[in-house]
Amino acid sequence: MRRVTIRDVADRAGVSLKSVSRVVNHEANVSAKLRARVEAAITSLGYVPDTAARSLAGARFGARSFAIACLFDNPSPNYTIKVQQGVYAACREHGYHLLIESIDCQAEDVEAQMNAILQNARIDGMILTPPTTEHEMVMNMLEARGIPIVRIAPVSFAGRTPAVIIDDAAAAGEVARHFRALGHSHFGIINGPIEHGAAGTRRTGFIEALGRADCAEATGGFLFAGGIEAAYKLLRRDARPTAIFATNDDMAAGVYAAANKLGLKVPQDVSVIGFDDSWTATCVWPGLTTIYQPITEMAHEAARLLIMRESPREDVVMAYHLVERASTAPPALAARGPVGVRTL
Amino acid sequence: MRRVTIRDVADRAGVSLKSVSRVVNHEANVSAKLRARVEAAITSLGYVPDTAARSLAGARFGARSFAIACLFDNPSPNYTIKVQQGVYAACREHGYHLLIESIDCQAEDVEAQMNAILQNARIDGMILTPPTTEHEMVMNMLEARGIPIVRIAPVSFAGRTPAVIIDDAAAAGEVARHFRALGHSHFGIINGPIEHGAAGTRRTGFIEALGRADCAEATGGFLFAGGIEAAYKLLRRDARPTAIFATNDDMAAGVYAAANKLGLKVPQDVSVIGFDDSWTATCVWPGLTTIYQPITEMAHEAARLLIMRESPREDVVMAYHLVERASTAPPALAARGPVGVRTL
DNA sequence: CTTGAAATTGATAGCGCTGTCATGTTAGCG
DNA sequence: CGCTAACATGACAGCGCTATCAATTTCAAG
Repeated sequence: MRRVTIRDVADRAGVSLKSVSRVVNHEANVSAKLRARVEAAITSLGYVPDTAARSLAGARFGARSFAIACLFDNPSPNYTIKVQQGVYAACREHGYHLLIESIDCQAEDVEAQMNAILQNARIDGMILTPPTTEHEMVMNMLEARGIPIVRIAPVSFAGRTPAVIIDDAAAAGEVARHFRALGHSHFGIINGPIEHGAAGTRRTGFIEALGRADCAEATGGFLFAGGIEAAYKLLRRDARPTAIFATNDDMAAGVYAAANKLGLKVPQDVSVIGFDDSWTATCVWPGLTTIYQPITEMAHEAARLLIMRESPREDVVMAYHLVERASTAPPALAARGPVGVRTL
Repeated sequence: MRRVTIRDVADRAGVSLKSVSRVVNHEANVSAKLRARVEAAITSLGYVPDTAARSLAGARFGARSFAIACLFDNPSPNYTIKVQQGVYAACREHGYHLLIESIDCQAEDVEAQMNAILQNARIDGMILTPPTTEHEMVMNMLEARGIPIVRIAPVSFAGRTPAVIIDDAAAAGEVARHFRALGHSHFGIINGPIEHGAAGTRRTGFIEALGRADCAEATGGFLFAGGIEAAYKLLRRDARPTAIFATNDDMAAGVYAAANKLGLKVPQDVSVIGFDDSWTATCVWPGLTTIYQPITEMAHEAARLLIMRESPREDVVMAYHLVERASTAPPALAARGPVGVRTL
């Protein structure tokens, strides 16, 4: 079973190779008659252009390879999968393929890692996900090779590449207002790692919206285990917070675990709000109130921009919203106090 | 900045194109002297072979494209990510790229979906993950196009393709023995979907190892939500099981949620064992006793087989083990009975 | 009808690489 | 020292496609 080539189509349609090529590539100046004839031949033969030949032939002129790559350095399966789903959907819609690459941004040899990835990668563009979005050398290298970039939720280097974002600060502010509306006045926040751009934005947004209210801070690295540790610190303070904003859902799950160990109940003793509305949020008990972030849609849009070769000068801003589940309630009337010491 | 081609290397080394090609491809019959010269030229020029040209040139002979694809139809992020990590690591080790594809096995148009994927995919092989492993048409189409396959944890069509597996039945048996060793005598199992091969294997292994003991069954579709439903059914029976085997961790998390709602405590009122040792297992409270499955290693091995073009006739069997955490304990001495009706 | 410009189509030359096959080169052996 | 076999190297065609540029057709205006 030989491969159907452009020549077969040309023969069948009784036209030249170049005419078929024109039809396939939707070039201008092709008569309707010829187009129809070629398209019929293509269909009847089941012709599909060969990607390798296409990129080879166009090598000089920067031909498309019909594949884009997505770069990760993210420990969170939930986030990663959502991004992949969105990017993959866009790829399928446009006949593209999706390559997955990942690096360790913390390592010394980021340059070598990127070289290994880019060596013979024929890709039409690369989507950067946090925290690779904040790494300048990655962008430098991509730009040097003329590979278009779209960043998802970047914080630094604003405007340097097209980007798809949500307003993290505003979302965090909404968390703060939700807590206050419930009557809370003692707050805690569990921050992500500083190098992760959005971590800082969420923190600022939350604290500013809190105004002068008391807010204890701890850091959890965006990881479940880190969330437990951080929650311990917060929940054992003398002035125990009754409302904790975990800046992602995984860490919020950590708050549950810590609360459990300390004999505290969610939401009676402590209200928790997460961020992401990931799979975790519905898989914990009680269901986690959290900020829904349209990760899949953001990723889809990022891929679409790359594939359509659009590069909007303004960031594409997408909508978030607060999802209320069962992890938030008014503060208990009972006297609060440090736990694990004299209570319960 | 022009691309460094094989011609540049040949000129620099003062040899023919073909000689460079020989060195690059590690072909036999190349003198050490020539090889050294060529390698020096390659290094100094920073030459990297062009993938597109390579596959084009070898098109007739089934040249390599230096990329493999991994096919998913799996709702579980935890599983998917682990597989990807393993496959990706193997790819990086060998200078390969990883393509991600996914289909909906339940849909009518699997053939069309696969066609869309395979259209112009230049891949050296495809890794099938459950449940795509059980879909005969997928294998047919791949084989028709001469694309090598390796399956991860297949159940049907044994021996048809190289495969990397664990002994699911034996693992499930170990779960049963663990429960019995703790003194349990009333069991429950939450099964995965039948089309998911391993679901059946785990069930059989568990029930057989239980011998004549009482075992209630329910189905949870390998999903958290399904696990809750199934656990409800099991825990509200008159003869409430004190030990439940959830055939994956997500459903085990569902058991926790159901138990919580019914006012039952894990492990005091009900012991739970999961399967996978996924991220979930350490993220629930109390920590979930589960079967560790070396998913990442299995995926790594599958990718290695594909890349090295090995096709062992025997399945590659990898080791599992039971990880004991805090979700298992001897059955409570207190009288059992249906819950939500007259107890607690 | 011409005529020239615009629109349409085709012939050809590579893109960078690898397989075939032909041409050296060396070693082995009588 | 000659002759063959085995090894080492090179010349060249062509993989499937696209860009260039030349050839042809079309069509409105004169």
